[in-house]
Amino acid sequence: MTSRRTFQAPKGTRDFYPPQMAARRRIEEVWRRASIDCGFEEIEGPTFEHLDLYTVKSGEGIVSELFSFRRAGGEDDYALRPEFTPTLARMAAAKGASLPLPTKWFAIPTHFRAERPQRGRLREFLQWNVDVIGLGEPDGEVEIIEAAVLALERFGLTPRDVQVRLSHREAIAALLRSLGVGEARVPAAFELLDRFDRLPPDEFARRAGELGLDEGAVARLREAMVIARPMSDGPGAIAAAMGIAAAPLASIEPLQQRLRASELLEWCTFDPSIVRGLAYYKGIVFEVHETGGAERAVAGGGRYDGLISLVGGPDLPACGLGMGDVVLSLVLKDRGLLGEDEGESLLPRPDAFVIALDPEATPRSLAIVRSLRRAGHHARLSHRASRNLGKLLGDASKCRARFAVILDAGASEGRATLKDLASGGQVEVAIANLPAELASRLASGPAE
RNA sequence: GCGACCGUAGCUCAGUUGGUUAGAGCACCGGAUUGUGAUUCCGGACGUCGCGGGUUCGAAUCCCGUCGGUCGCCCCA
Repeated sequence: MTSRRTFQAPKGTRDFYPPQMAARRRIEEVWRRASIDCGFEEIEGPTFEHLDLYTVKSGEGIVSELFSFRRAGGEDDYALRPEFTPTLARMAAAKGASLPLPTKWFAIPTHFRAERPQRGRLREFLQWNVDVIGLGEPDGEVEIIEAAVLALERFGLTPRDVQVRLSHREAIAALLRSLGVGEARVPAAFELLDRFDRLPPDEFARRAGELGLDEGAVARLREAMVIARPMSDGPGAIAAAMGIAAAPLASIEPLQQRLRASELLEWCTFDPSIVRGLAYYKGIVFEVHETGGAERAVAGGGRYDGLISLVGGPDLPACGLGMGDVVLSLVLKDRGLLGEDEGESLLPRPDAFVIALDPEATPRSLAIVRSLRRAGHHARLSHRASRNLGKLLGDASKCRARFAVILDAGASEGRATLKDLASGGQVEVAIANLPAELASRLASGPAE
């Protein structure tokens, strides 16, 4: 009995067919290589955690954004991980005093959030996490920014395509205090600033007023928030552009010096409107944005000193970054940097495509494919019934094979035709020598 | 959780004020031919018009619901 029932992938999830999977592997590979080259070590944790791990960090309000569950008959609440930082903090805490400092870890896990899908946001996604434990400001931040920039660079992006937009919560807090915001209201002011560009101007002014800012102060704050200056500008120049005294910006100077030394300045912009929503961030905060401003943030991060002790570990400074695959893919596709055809061109190319024209040669073609594979070549076989050479070569060309091995009547005498599908040239070779012939031609041929 | 727009073949779409058996191009599969990636030709599969209900003599078309997609809001770790 066959079922007529059909199934769809759950809302906000993706099916990765071979081309999409090739694009995904490409992204993961760049992330992984950039991390390793920067001295980070790969880790992974469970796909789900105790629900408490997330509520202790983010409050009960987070539960509505989670996929949480309880095993039938069980008593423990779990949640699919919506982010990696709590897992990382837990893993670091579990090592306690034995954790070498600094520790540099990265991970490329899947995450789950029970949100309404929209552009750049899905319910299941990949997020590259890069974290440094045990380094203070700004050394940890620069390690992370360097890894992020290296990856972005390897994707083919330039400082004209994307910028790391940085700010410093201490600098902004100093500004807020100078404008008349009481110390107790600074966290609330951060929340408001996080929504600066999403709120209508009069609504922003009204809420700012509730925090103790008078009309003139709101105007000065607004003026200060909308500037974005190259990070190569000194604190004095940035303060001048913001229309404020230089003193509050003193805290960004060490960061600038380190970025200059690491030759990262051209990738970085000072943007006071970057505050990040999370209450636990302190100090330097940053997001990677496409310069056109069309997409959501490609990545975000900051310092979260105190989080590891919150989950029972030692009190260690830490900072990190998360880069999601969804917005990144949009940015790369917009620029043709992820294969024009949804990843089709990123599929692995066969070294050889074996065609048996003569029915007698079919068993021999199986042995040839086996010998090529044992020699480390990516070899494929035609499973088509047709003996139409044109069609078979078309198949070879369609799967982007580099060479075709054609077996005709000569195969019984141990000979085959090796055809270079890029140049069209072909030679007759002894079947016994095929793996070696292919290897030398692949080595001498064009790189791509 | 809230709102807007959209769902016809694998893809892009057509389908008259509601009217017989829902169409085209491309793609796909099998084959023929010139045996070398092309061209041409023959043949094939292909849809419960997202799903369910309602109105009607009659629904792809109108109404309601639902599921999904897209884009916003909330949130953004």
